[in-house]
Amino acid sequence: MVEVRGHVDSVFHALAHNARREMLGRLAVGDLTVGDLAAPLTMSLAAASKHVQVLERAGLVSRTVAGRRHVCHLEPAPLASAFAWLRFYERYWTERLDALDALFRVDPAQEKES
Amino acid sequence: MVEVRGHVDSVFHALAHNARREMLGRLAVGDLTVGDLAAPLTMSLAAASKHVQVLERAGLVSRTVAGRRHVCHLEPAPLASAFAWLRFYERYWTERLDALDALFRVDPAQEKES
DNA sequence: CCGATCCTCAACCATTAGGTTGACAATCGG
DNA sequence: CCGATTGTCAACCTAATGGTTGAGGATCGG
Repeated sequence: MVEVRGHVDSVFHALAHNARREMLGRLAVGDLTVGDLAAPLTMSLAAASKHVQVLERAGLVSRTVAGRRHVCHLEPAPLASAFAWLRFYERYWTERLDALDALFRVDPAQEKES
Repeated sequence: MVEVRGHVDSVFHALAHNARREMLGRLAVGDLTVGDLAAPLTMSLAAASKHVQVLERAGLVSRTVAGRRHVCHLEPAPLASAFAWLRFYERYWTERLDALDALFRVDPAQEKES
């Protein structure tokens, strides 16, 4: 857990584009070639290829060159890092929900918040 | 849950910079002014102010103008959205761990892969 | 009222992002 | 060997990022 600084950057950046998130979603179902990944997208193959490279540099996708086609495979480990980072804040949004819940359960007359 | 398309983009993009993640981390402890948030960073106040604006546009931070200072408050709800998006993939990295576990349990003599 | 403080805004700059097109390397199917 | 398929690469464009500086608007402390 050392080289996290720039790594987390690249993972979140990779997730910050709908086309790339969609790619990940389809790779979750099964391995796909670059062409397969590009097909449903409204952009050129070269553009989609760049998106795959972004995912690759973030460690979210690995590639196996099989003849003339490049088969992409989901590499979920970096997602776990991002998940872990967000997990720290889980307490804050659940607290928010708890506070909301408390508003409905607590007698307003007893309210003595800090 | 409708306007998710560009919203998730902006949240992940906001998280894709260490300075902004650090800001969120310190806001988790308590509300801070823009100057407080800028102080530990190696950049100008104006630059830090822009980062705060990015967090604000992503809905991660709200601002209360108190006199001449702008007090920032952590707004964790969008983090929950990002967390929920990642949660879908949790199954894949835990599966990976299960597969690894299986490797250690299987008799190596039965290994028949290439 | 006056100076210091807090912060935004505008202008500017360099780099990256995201997209296009065209050329080409490599492979597969005959 | 030849043509079609698959994908990258290079060049180019526009727009967005991330940073700087300088100016100035409010506001607070006397």
